[in-house]
Amino acid sequence: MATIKDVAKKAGVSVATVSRAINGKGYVHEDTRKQIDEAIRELNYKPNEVARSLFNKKSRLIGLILPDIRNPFFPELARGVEDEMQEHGFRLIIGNADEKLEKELDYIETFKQNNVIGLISATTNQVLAHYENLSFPLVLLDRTSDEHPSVYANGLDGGRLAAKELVNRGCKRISVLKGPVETQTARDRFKGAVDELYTANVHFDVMTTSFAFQEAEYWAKELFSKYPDTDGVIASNDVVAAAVLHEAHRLGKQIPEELQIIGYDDIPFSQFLYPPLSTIRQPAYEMGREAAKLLIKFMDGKKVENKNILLPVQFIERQTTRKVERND
Amino acid sequence: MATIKDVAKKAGVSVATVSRAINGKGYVHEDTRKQIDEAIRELNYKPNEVARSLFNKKSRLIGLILPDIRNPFFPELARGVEDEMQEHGFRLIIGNADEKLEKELDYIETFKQNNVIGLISATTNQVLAHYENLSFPLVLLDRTSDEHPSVYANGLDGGRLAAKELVNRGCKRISVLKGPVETQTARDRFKGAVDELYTANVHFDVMTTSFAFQEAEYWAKELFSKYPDTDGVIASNDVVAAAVLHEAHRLGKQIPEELQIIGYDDIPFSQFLYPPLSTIRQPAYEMGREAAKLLIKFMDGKKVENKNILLPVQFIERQTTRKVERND
DNA sequence: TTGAAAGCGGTACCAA
DNA sequence: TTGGTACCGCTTTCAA
Repeated sequence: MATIKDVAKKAGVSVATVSRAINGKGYVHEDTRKQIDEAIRELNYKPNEVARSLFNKKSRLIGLILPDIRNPFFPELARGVEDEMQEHGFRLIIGNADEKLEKELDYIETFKQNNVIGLISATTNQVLAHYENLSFPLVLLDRTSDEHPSVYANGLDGGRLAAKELVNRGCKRISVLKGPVETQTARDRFKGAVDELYTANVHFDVMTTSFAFQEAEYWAKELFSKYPDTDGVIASNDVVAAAVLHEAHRLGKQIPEELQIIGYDDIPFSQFLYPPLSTIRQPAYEMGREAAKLLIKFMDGKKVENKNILLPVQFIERQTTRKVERND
Repeated sequence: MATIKDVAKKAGVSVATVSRAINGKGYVHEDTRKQIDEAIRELNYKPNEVARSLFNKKSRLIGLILPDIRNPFFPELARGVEDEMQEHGFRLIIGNADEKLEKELDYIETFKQNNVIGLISATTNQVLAHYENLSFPLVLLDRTSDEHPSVYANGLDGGRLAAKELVNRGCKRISVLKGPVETQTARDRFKGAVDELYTANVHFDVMTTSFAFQEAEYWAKELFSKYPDTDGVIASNDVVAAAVLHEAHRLGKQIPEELQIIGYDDIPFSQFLYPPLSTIRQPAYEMGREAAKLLIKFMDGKKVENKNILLPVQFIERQTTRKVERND
């Protein structure tokens, strides 16, 4: 690999001049610049980012921590972050925390040690202590906090919406699957749903589940064993909804006649389920982009008026819910 | 952040001694070592990986390039790589090339510039030129090459197996969906299927599709419009299979009575489809782990006898294929 | 067994 | 407009 010295020598100038030329800082004579550009091209010189990073204490790297790369909701978030960052010349490095605090801490450490200039975290744990005293800005994604900027979708609305749609469609015994208790957004959804069900005075049962594939099937079986006569399920996410749907088929339930199901997230797969899954859509890609935008503002040292960006959710009507006359 | 100087001062020794102590190289008196350990603890000192990397021209970072993080097959690969690397103290950074050569090149550049010590690439493009002259070892994942070490699953077998199972189940007009032509593994699968179908003397049609979600639905519609009387589909992957299944439902086809479908990959979602998807399983997680192991061997400078690791695939019988007496 | 110092590849201050 | 040089934090040689 060619270094700045090689370039300097070839162009017949000092490294200081080359540095100035590269970074567009300070004076460089037009002719000199040409010499340098020429040398750079010939040597195929690329500045060593590590050396830069050492001096500046800043790289061009952005860290993104996801809780579970296998849940398709998160890759979608990642794509949003990535596209926005890409357009601004930043590089994204993704860490998968696997819902383990230890891995999360490892990644934070890695990011620190590699001088990332910003971090976006979408992990679910509620302990934010290890995010204090970072030397770079942080944006929380898919959850919120008073202390840190964040981008998230309206869980309260989402829960409410899910409940309302089921009630409107005549469900009398609704099962609410609550996501992991440590997750802020899961709590919001749950609260929204419960509020709505209380108001509507509809019977409901509650079960707490994880968000993960590996356990989804277990929860689905558990659900129907505990509440065999449930006629409406508000799932904690689409993965769990898919498992519930699968189990319902196995038990020979008619959907949506006997049992209606509403998922959460609207991951790409949901449209391919049978029947296609009705769900509450979180705008994952957009959330990722917004988080990236917000982080960039902070990195630029801009004043930000609204540090907590709340995005709307939306009911996606497919076929695990009955058709009704909409009147709202 | 505390630096090595701070530690040296606190421990009353020179930075050179601290460095030796940290790295366990050269002599350090037992007592001195204790002093140093104490100082490190008190200051919560962590060596600056960027500075280390600059000197050593080596980090502890491993790069992983995925073609499409949204396709659940790849996160599964990534998990395998990650787990293995984690156990060996290496850090993984994931880049999503989005099936675009430009992004792939960007990531390679980023990895180079950040001194990764090894790279695993699972991208689909067939141009390997930009992987020449890397200063660190490379392992190809989910594809193969004569020049580079690789880990992949047996596509020939996979294609053959898929065809055989459909033929055994009485399909007379099979549609073979071929993955992107530039993908080695897709070509292998295709060849395997076609070989088998020729041998069995069964009629078949061919359609080339992408692997991606966004287009899967389009291909599914296209399939049934071109070949409305097909009674067996060998899909290019599970995502496409899901779309085909969905479209088949929409058209009111009975599955598996009228139409049988076999997917490829066995992503977690496939079990939740309705009917649950019969598919050819690639051991994604294990492939990831193997690739990581192989890379580690190369990084350790070990001689490797078998540079191209071929893993077996397996028919997963679910319910998009008919039941038969197995006799093989 | 220890420490002084050079150097990894850049940047930026300051003097020329 | 340019170049010399100190320095970012660490490792390693070499001399003490």
